[in-house]
Amino acid sequence: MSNEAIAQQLLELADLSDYVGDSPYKSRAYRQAAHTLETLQTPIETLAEGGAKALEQIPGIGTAIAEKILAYLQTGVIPKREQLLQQVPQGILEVMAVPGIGAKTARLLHEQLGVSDLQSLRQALLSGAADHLLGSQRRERLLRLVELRHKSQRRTPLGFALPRGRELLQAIQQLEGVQNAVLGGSARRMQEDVGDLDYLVATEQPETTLEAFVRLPQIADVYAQGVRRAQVFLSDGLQVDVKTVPPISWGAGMLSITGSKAHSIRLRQRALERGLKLNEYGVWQGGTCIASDTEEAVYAALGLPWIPPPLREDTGEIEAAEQGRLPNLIVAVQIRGDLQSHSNWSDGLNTLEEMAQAAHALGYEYLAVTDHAHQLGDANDPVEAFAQRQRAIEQLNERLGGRPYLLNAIEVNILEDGTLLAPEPILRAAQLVLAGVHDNHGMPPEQMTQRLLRALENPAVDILAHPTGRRYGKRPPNDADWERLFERARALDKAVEINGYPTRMDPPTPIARMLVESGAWISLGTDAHTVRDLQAMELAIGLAQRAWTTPERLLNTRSLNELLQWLQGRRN
DNA sequence: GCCGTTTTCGGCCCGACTGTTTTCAGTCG
Repeated sequence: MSNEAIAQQLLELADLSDYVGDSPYKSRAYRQAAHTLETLQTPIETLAEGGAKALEQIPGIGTAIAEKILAYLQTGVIPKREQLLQQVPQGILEVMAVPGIGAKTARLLHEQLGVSDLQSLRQALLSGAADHLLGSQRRERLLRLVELRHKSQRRTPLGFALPRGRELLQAIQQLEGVQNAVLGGSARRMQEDVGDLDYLVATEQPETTLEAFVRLPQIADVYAQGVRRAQVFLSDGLQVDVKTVPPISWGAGMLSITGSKAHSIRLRQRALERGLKLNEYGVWQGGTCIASDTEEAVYAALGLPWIPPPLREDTGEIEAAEQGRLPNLIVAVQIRGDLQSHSNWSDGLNTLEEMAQAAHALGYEYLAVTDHAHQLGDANDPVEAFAQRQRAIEQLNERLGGRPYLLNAIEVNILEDGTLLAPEPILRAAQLVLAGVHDNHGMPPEQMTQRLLRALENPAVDILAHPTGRRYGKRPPNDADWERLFERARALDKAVEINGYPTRMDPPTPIARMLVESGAWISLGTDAHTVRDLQAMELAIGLAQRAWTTPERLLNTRSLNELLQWLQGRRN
């Protein structure tokens, strides 16, 4: 899918456009189009088949951007971006990526001091050459940020950001004057990865509270601190923003801190259309505040029902809310079991019993133990090892009274040609078979599609696991014709997994949403390799919510009997 | 550069923080 690549190019084009001094509305249009592309379910290639006219149907994309998209698809570049790159210093985009350096400052630094990249920026700051341009305070600030910026370029996967965010939240809740505090931003929206941590604090003494906040031991550097907001960095470069509101403005503040930006802008425009104004303190009619204390009240003042945070991306949720067709999203209490986990029979660290007890503690009816078929036991005789594991599972189920019931399941590798890396006897005997790609990633899309289709069509397979194979920091999602694959899964009455393992979070939101729209069965799995990993169900649920998943087609909401029937149906 | 049951031209979300600005530009989220 080129959507991501084109979005990236448009974002760079926006920076370049700002640098050369084009209208700020132009760069805003580029950025908006980039965001639209990132959240679009359909591959842009598909839409581009209808030519420029089809692309112009997408909101925020007009004749000029449509043309740029087509040019990119044909040549791999956007001519306008190439042209601007010729006109600007080579490393200017990385200079503009330093917090506090925008287009104007970057240009000033280049024209006066020849700053053209991070290296020369650091030089200019260290040598004192920039002092007369920036003043000494700004110089100090930028110097620190140039270093920090290096550490924090990457976004943090939600699974790592959430525990850290909650830990810091506890510290914030203890601060003087804090009446209420929440972790908002992309973390509250359960986005697969987050760029920073955003907090909202309700307090009557914002300055006192912020003063205490910036002195927390976790805070390495203060970027900005005022009477209502503070912006700081942790020692590893992770950015943290804290916004305060008076307690009466809690709801409006929550909306503001949660975003997304696109969702917020739509709400503010909606307020304007109704002769109102929305800001982080409330909904205003003239000088009068007509709603502010809860999110529900603020949405209601705008004529909308409350919208769950994972949906707040301006990808149709406002229209759905308006028409009373918001999805009835799944919630944690509806989840009756985890459909992917590993024990020490393959590469997991815990025993079957430990996994079972942990699943019981989570209130599950069942747990699918999906040890890798080719890694069972010492892998010399996987069929025998599988038989042994089966006996162990049966005994455990008997001893624990089926609370939870362990499914004698298996995960098998999908080989390059779409066949499965598992002996027939195991495929026949397993109660549940997950198939997933574990090597030869990055095949051309059509080949990958054929590979996955063949696996899906194998009668032994019940669930297609972690469909795109993405791993944070390791490899991007594989490309394939997901629409076709999910449609096939639906026709075959099979399931596709939404995987909550912190470094997987697979498939990414836009593809997960295609999955939901396809009507295929969906299966949530943590891919747990330790008892602790079972906690990742929260992440899987969050991703499923972002994809608009309702309980009806979610396997994990089925009772054990229903699940076994579903599996048995295919085996007969 | 996009967009339009008020407009095909003239708008485009809103507020906070920094610095040296004595009234505001630049930057950010």
